Amino acid sequence: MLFNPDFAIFVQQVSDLQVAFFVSDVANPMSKPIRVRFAPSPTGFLHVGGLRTALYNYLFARHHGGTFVLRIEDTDQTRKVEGAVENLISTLEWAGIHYDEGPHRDGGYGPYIQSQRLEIYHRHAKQLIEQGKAYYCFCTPERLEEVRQKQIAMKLAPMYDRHCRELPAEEIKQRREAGERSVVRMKIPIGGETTFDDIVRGRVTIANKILDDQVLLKSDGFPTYHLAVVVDDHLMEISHVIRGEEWLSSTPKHFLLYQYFGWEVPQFAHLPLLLNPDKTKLSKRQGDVAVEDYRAKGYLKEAIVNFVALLGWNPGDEREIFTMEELINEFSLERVGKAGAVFNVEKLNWLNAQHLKRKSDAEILAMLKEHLASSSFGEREFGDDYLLKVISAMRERVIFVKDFVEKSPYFFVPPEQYDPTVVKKRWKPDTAQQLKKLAEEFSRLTNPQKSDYEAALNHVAESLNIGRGELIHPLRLAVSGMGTGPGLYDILEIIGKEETVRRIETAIEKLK
RNA sequence: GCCCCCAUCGUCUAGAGGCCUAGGACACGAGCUUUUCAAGCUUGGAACACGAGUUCGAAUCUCGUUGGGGGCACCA
Repeated sequence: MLFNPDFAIFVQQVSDLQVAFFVSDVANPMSKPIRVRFAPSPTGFLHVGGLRTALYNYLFARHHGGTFVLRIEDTDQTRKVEGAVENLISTLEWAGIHYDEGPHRDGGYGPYIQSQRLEIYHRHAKQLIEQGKAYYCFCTPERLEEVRQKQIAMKLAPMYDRHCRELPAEEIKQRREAGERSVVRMKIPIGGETTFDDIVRGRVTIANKILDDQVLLKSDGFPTYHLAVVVDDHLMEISHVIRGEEWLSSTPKHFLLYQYFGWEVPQFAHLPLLLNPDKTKLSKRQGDVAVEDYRAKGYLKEAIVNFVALLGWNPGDEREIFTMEELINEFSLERVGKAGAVFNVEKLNWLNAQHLKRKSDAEILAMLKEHLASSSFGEREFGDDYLLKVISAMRERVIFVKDFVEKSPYFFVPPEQYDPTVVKKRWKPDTAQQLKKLAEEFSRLTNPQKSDYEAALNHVAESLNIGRGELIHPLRLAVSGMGTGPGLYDILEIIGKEETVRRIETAIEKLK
């Protein structure tokens, strides 16, 4: 039998499935493999905006089982910063954003550093010139500046006047052979408009007449961003270009270049900007922007990643706390918003506390020891058991690991001073006498636990015929120097009987 | 100046015509708990920029206005 109805139904279902996939999923796995890239220029440290862009690329790649490429865009010689590449890489790795291909990790599409690809750009620029889609321009910076000033004076958009666009071939040849400096500019169509689709913005259209004849190759032989990005994204088979919104305006030029080369255009997704509190593009001067700064302040990578992920994206339900794995599972470009997002540190702090809270005592112990080692307590040895007790007493009260020391220094060193407002409120004329009694009572205890301290204190309060608060508050002050903190008896048990008694005596001495 | 993009509580956001007297989170206020402080729980205040239109019905669609942002380099 030639016709098998079961088979026919199967085919029908598969093709329906494919169609459904195609219209509903921007990352159609039935077509090209997913390849995305993060392409920073090594001009300094990784910016939190850059981290967000890298993260979204990474999440998208991992979610779809694609490849995440790191490419270094160092085509501006004047802005090169020594060590920036290594710094960028180590910061990304720290954040848990691991690239599959890039410097030191060849995936067959290298080199991944643009300054090592000059020959490629030259070849492509030449191709465009030969096809009449680009041209040599000999205009000096001085002349360009002059033109620009005139245009600004006439309230026109500053734009290249296309002075060299139609130079005779013979003249071009002569001037080049004479060694005159030149750049290569792309020929923008005179009329018409350019339209492209963006996954987050929808359809964007721009009139060609407002597009500048962009420089593609600079006179120093380096390409501009526009040439390099198009050539590399194509050669590296990038399927989705996910980058910041600041690139939206130049995307038509990139789109045109793809057409000039006859290449398939990748999908674009322009991410909303990260903003300062005053809604301008996130920048230095209005707080920290380097990921390193936040790291140095003690933020957990989990918190930073979680926070930055939520700036412009959300899962559509009410969950807020995410691990990297959960983000990978949930992320989709369709749920990326269009409006810029203010970088608000308060929520980051809350997230940090949440992620810290979710860590095990052992994990916190490791971080605390590391912090202690680099602090002024470095040389002092605190046993793991001791630190574990401090952790359990303080873990609900800290935002950062460093808070274990900064919010409760009395676990590591006796109080050097006593909070004056607490002294004023709690230290009464009779207090010294009463605490002295209490210290004597404590001294008689053997190997006391919390409950023993409590019983002893109750006993003294009773015999003195005073409220427990008359002892509790001054005792807290004597032992910690402050009026807030974990349960008093927890503190006593942790620092121990000898230390407790010693601190009471010191306080009586100092506060009389 | 020109072009592009955007617009829900102070901030991050849900919302894809009726489920919205607009939900959640951070922050802020109150209460519970705790003879401290946190955490936690309960709870309060707080927003659809404006104006037209489409529709029986608009936060949601259209147009305009206003506001904000980004871009307009031999920088990325």
